[in-house]
Amino acid sequence: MDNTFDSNASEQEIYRRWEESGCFKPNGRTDRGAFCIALPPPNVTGVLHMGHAFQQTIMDILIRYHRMRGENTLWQAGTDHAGIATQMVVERKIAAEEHKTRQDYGREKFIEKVWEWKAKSGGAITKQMRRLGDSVDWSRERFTMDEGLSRAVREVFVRLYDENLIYRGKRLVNWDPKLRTAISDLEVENREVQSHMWHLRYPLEKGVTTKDGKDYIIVATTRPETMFGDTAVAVNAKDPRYDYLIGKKVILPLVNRPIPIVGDEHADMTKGTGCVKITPAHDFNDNEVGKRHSLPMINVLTEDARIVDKAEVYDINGEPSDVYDSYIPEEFRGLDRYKARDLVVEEFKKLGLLEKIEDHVMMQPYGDRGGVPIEPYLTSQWYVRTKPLAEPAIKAVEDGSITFVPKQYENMYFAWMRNIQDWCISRQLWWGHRIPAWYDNDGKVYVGRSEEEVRSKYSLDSAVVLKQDQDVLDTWFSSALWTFSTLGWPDDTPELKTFHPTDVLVTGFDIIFFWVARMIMMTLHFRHEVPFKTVYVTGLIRDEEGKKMSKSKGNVIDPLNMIEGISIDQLVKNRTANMMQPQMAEKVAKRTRKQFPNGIEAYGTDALRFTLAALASTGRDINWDMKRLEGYRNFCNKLWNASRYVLMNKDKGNPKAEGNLKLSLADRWIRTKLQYAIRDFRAAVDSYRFDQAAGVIYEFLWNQFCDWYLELTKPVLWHGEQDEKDAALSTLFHVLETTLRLAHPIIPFITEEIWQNIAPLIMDVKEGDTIMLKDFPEYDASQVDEKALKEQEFLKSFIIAVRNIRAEYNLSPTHKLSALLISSNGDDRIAEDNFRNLAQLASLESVSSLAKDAERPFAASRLLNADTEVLVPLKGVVDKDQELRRIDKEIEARKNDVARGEKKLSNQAFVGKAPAEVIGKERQKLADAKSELQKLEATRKQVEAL
RNA sequence: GUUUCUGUAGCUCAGCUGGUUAGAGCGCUACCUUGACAUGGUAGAGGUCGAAGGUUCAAGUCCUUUCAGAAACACCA
Repeated sequence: MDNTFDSNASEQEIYRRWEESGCFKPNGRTDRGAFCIALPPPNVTGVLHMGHAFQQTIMDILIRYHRMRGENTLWQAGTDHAGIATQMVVERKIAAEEHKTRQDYGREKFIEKVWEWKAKSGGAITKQMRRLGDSVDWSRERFTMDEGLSRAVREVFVRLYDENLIYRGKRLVNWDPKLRTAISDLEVENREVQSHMWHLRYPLEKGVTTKDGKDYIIVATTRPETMFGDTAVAVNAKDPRYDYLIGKKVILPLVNRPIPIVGDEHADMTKGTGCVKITPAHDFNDNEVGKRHSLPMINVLTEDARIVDKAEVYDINGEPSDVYDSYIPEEFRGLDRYKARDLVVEEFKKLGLLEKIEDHVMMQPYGDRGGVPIEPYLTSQWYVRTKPLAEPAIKAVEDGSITFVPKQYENMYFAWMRNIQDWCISRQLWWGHRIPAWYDNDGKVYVGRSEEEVRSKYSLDSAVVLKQDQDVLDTWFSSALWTFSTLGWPDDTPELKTFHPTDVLVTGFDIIFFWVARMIMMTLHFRHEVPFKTVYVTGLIRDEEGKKMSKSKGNVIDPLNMIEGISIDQLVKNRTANMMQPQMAEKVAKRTRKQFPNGIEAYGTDALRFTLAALASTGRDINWDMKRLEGYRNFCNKLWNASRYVLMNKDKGNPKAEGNLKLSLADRWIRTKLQYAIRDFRAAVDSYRFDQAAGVIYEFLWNQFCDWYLELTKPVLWHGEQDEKDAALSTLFHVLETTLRLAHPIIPFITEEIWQNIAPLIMDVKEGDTIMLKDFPEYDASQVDEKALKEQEFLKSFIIAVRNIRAEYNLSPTHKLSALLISSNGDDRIAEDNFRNLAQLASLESVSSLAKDAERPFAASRLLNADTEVLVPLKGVVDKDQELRRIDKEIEARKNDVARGEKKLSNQAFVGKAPAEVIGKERQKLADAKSELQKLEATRKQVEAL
């Protein structure tokens, strides 16, 4: 073995072997239960980012852990067709390459083009997932637009429609005027923008004046351009300034439309002027007001947010109406919404109707895909009636059928579910599941799985012309079915029986509403069971300054760059590619060069995975730290080199030896430590504490196995008897091999590589055997030796004390020392029995015991515990005053302990109320402190007398 | 505005249902190229647990208030 692990050279080859030999498939066993995770399907246009790497590492740890325990394990993966995102990618591509639009292609041809793109460039992410080591059953990979999943979508749509849980309605939706589609309220993001508040005068009808004699009232608005759609002005009925005007009319300027003044609580007396213009077709609140007062709705905008040529007037039910005429002044027709705004203001000014303009900061809704302000817009859309679906979904979490880890996220879930809005599921796109609804020439709607089914279901003559709905479904509609559609539903498949409900869902809190909640609703409705039993919610990985990683900020770190390494020039190129603003690109380039002057080295997948596991604590934010990655890369190197040490010594004895082994104290101690590590690791993973699991491995392997045990085997392997060597070698191999299996779920590649070298020396390994299918270590109480543990820990404290003295007096390790022990509990015998180890690790030439009352030599000393003191005689080296100062310091500390203990124990309240166990502990502590104090004082006297 | 989360060593974070002298990694200091590893070894320095009250025999841990940061939701005519 080389002296470092070459991750780039090994990992892909190891993965290829695993995948080819079918190791990722369920084992089909029925004796140990099944375990299943459904991968949250990544966007087919997406590339692997830190969030994926994080969540997938956790899923893979769980999957490998359960698979090694012999469970029938399935990791179901696939990608999601990502309606808008994918359509935009392909539109951009044909625009750039062929200067064509999707309309140039037409619907059919365009969709073909998308499929072509998907075949060629889609799913890049699945290749990257392989690089992460994800042990996914690729033979079962699914895509939300696959025929099987599409069938599930149609089935669900039709059944929900038949149960009256899907309906079509003319309503206000969030409309993206750039993409010209409806989007759900979740796809809207609010941004703070600098705007104005315009105060406009609306003249009162003839003969009406305000109290102070004015013939107009003033409305304040942020959207003057929608005034063409005003159908009322609202005032608060309790507002003495205006209450007497309720029922009167104003004449809407520019179009001379008389509209009523209504009294409505929506009008807030403290805001603006207290008068609000009501535009039911262009504002969600106004729409509510409109409903309360049966106001007509007037649409004045086109799909791309320009002023219409003729206003569209509807009654309160959305039926065309002629209560108002459709006149729009000519100069406004076809004008963009913001140009129209300017012109409206200008016209009001000309007419002397502009009262004033104020600066105003407000939150404006933007479409998260299109990036332009969204428009409340009156259209016909399909909706899912969510209230009836939400009820059981809330109950499932309340009664513990589904648990969130960490628990706190349940609040977030409840808060949203309890005031859930109907879900707008239709999208005006081409790429997606076409809505299975057909219309006849009269616009009557028929819903069915296919046109044939519709015809027979509704007994439609073949002469009736049917046209399918043009719209497609929201992508989340199909991903809401993911856990069961991927397992074959609506067919009743064996996979569904075996693997559904799935066990754990691992995801970020940002999609609890988008996906998790909807999945719970849909699955409960159609399967009458939960989609998963546990939702493990991960934190969000941020950059080192705690900022969200985003392309536009240029602070994204690509997980693959950390695995494989990247030069600084390439990194800058990647980070600044496709930037909207060139000046930002420059900034990003500068920062990147400062942060990574030499690029990023190749740390390997295992180091990345170990780091991600170690960071997976319960917090909501995780700040990425390259230093941690480096530290865990070093850890992998430590494991590698410890293994080299073990292998290098394989010929010194028989690693396979078992049975009557002459196990040394150290052998028994490390075997005990290993058992505790196994126990603690399993407890950590079972409670989703991957940070603790990583910590257990790290501490055991580095701080116990490498720092102590390997060192302790050196004197044995160099100078020991053959049976001692056999015992040590057997222990080295056994402990290492077990540790590899223990660590394998977190660091799969390096453990496999080492295991292939180690295992054949101690067990039968057949061609094609792999660590990933070996048994996961189990806690074995018969290997635990508490006495060995205690004795070895004492020896460690002895060694540390001598090293400490050595450092204090600056003595080189080549300078061999002698140590004396004064002990009343037999510790001195343990030390003498293990002299060879002490000599090696503390560089001693002798260890002997000294009677308590014997004459004390001139020495540096340390108290090891209440019964044992170690002395290192150092004539001419030890400074008497220095030694006295040190002892005084310790006496002081001990005195504090005694005082604290006595105070506590003399407190009647404490003795009376605290549990006996705590009091007992406190008494023991006090006794030890007292005894140590006594010893120190005696020592001090002796030292002083020298 | 409402709700939630976070605030522990210079940095990044652990610290379970309250019970020893608050831990780790990185960084820092000194020493060490000893036959697995300098991606290493040995020894060390470093914290009044954001602040103030309270509950309790006992609080980093529970409660209240407060400050700072973050997020979600809502609203702003």
